[in-house]
Formats: sequence, C-alpha cells, structure tokens
Amino acid sequence: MTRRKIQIKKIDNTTARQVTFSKRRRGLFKKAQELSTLCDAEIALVVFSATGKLFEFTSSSVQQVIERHDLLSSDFDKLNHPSLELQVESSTSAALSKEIAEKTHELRKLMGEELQELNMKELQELEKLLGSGLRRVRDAKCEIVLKEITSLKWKGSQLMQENKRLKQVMMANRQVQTLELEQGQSSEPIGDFIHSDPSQDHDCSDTSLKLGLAFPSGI
Amino acid sequence: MTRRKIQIKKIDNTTARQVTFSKRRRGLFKKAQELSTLCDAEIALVVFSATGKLFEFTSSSVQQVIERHDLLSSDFDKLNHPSLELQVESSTSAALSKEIAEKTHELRKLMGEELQELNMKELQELEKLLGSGLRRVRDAKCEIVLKEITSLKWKGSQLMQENKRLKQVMMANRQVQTLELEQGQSSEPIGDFIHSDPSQDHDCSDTSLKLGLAFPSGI
DNA sequence: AACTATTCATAACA
DNA sequence: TTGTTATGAATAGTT
Repeated sequence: MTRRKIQIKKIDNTTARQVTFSKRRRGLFKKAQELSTLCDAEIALVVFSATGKLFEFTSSSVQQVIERHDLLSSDFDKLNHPSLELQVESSTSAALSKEIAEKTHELRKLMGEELQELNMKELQELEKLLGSGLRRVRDAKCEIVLKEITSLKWKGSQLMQENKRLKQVMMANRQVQTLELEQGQSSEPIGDFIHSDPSQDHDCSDTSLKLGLAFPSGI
Repeated sequence: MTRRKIQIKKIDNTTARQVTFSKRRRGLFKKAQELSTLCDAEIALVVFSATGKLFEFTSSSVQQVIERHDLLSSDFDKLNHPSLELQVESSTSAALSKEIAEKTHELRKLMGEELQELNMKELQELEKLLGSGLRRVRDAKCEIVLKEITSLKWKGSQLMQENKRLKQVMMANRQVQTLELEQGQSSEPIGDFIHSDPSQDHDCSDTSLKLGLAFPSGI
C-alpha cells in the first residue's frame, strides 16, 4: 500500500524497477491512447526499457505525424523557389526537421514540466545542463548543414571546372582554326582533340545526375 | 468536481476538448518524464494537437541519436569527398557560428542572471519566453540554411545549363568544321559564333564569383 | 499476479 | 484562461 509519495529518481532495486517500469509503462500508454481519442490528437510514443526492449504506440500512423512535421519546415521553400522545392524537401528539409525537433524537445525536456518543483540548486544545475545540451545540439546541426552545403559547393566547383575546361577546349579549337586559316590548310586532329578525353565528359554527366540530393535518405 | 468517469471517445465540445487536451497532455508528459527517470528508460513522445501544434518530449537519448547520426554521416562524407574539409570553414560556418553564439549568449543571460530572485510565476513567464525565443531562433536558422542551400542548388543548375550550352556550341562548331573540311574551305563565322553571346560568358563568371557565399554576413 | 492505502490526475465547475 | 475540488485512476508497497 503506497505509504507515501516516492522521489522521482532512478529506482535502485532492480526488480522493483522492472515492476514499476511495467506498471507505469502500461499506464503511460493508456494515457496516450486516451488523449489521442478524447482530443483527436496525433501521438507517437516510443519507449526503450533499460534492457533495450522496445515498446511503441502511435495514434494513427507515424507517417502522418512525420508528414505534418515535414510540412512545417518546408513552407519557406514554397515561398521562394517553387521549382526547387521538390529537391530541397526530400533530403535537407527532412534532416533539418529532425534536428529541429530534437533541439526543441531537448529544451522542452530540460525546461519542462517540473520547473516549479525545483529548488534553487537544482535550477542552477538545470542552467548548466541547458547550456551544454544546447551546444551539443547546435554543433550536431551545424555539422549536418555544413556537410550539405559543402557537398553542394563541391559539386558546383566540379561543374565550374568542367565549364572552364570546355572553354579552354573551345579556345584551343579556335586557335587551331585561325592557324589553319592563315596557312590555308585544314587537318583532322581537331575532331580528335575534342574527343581526346571522353572520361571527363562522363564525369560531368555523373555530377549532374548527383546534384539533386546530397544525402540519399534516412538522416 | 469530476462527478463521474468519462467514456473514452472524442469530446464534442471544442473548448472542453482543448482544456482537456492541455491538462492531459501535461499529465502525459509528466508521466513520461517520471518513467524515464525512475526506470532509466529512453522515451520519445510526440504529440500533435488537432490544430496542428507540436509538442515533444524525449529522454536524454537525443545525444545518442545525434552521435549515432554523426557517425553515419561522417563516414558517408569521408567515403565520398575525402578532401573537402577545407572548403567547409568559409563564411557560412562563420555566420552560423556567430548566430549561434549570440543566441546561446542570449539564452544564458535569460536563464542565468537573476534566476534565484524570481518567484514561480516569473519563472513560468521565463519558460514561456524561452520557448518562443527558441522557436524564433530555430525558424530564422532554418530559413538561412534553406536559403543558402537553395541558392547553391540554383547556381549549380545555372552552371549545368552553361555547361550544356557550351557543349552544344562545340558540337555545332565541330559540325561546321567537318563541313568546311568536306568543302575544302574555311570561314570566319566560327570565331564570331563563339563570341556571339558574350553576355553568357559574363553570366558564368558572375556565377563563379558568387558561388562562395550566398549571404555575406550578419544574418 | 493480486491487493489496497495512498497519492495523483482530472472533469466539472467557478 | 486559471484555479478549485470532488471523484476516478494509478500505483508503491506488500502478499
């Protein structure tokens, strides 16, 4: 019989902890179910036990939640570049949404529901936590974004090189022609020169094909 | 005074539903928090209200998720673009870092200074403020990043177009030459053709010059 | 797993 | 919206 309120801290006794986990987990899932039904809310709930066992609940489908989530952060695209929207949405936006979600809930968790129950010492601890947590999330996000941008820049520079090379070829070509004009003679090497490096042609196509997506999926 | 147990089905009255959502949501998040703490479980909880508002909670797994993610994507990066790290550091990263530093500082200040002198009401106000502030930061950052990426992709496509055009010119050029060879005559139009549209040349240089930075500073 | 004494959550109301 | 309270629900400690 529950003699008194318990402290919300990790339960030391292993078996007691497992029993409590079992009971409270059931309670939590029931509450989640009730909330989604009563208030017409979409809910996704995933629980990993300390032993690594997975339990999950979703109100209708995770897919729907994710789609909604993605919509929120892709509004910008629609405003500015309607035609690029499709490219951007798929990888970048998804990754960003995820990062943002993580950042948001990290903060929510830290700020969270129990602020009123904290004493001053705990509040100071919270501050510290928030700072470092934010930094970690920030770093991670920055890294992802920079990778995307770097990849795009790299591909841009590839294209520029190809571009430059083509122009050089054309210049050379033109000079040869001029020479021919002056000498009143023409020769077949020109055609060969143009095709002297087919592998580069191939490179270019390859680059073009890859430009759309930096990160294929599931980031 | 809760006269009787309710049945679990969608609440018709809109305001009642919203109130219930608010209260039960808080309860649910609290329970999730307690479960994760008491039993050392990893929990991710995402709730969308019927109006599309997002609420999230996760236990400390955020860090792990990110670390795992970093491993995956850094491996990916190394496999594909081993020598690119140097390009990364440019102004983009500086701008982002600056933005981040400022926001972090702001946050610290908000959390930091006089937290001990605040009463509970003021603390709640602070929580609200932080939440909306974070949302703004998040939105701004997202916007910047998407702009940068969109811009880069646009420039990439510009380059590809230029590239394609150059190749067509070369093809045409080559055909003219072939014709000349067959007819045993050469003519000046070729040179003119190459320079027939100098504006495109200019466009290309322009693109190259701008590629480094989409947004110069202070975003 | 089953049982209660308690604490906790919350529906209805203000 | 926020607060209050009577009541139903969840659960800690025990069997």
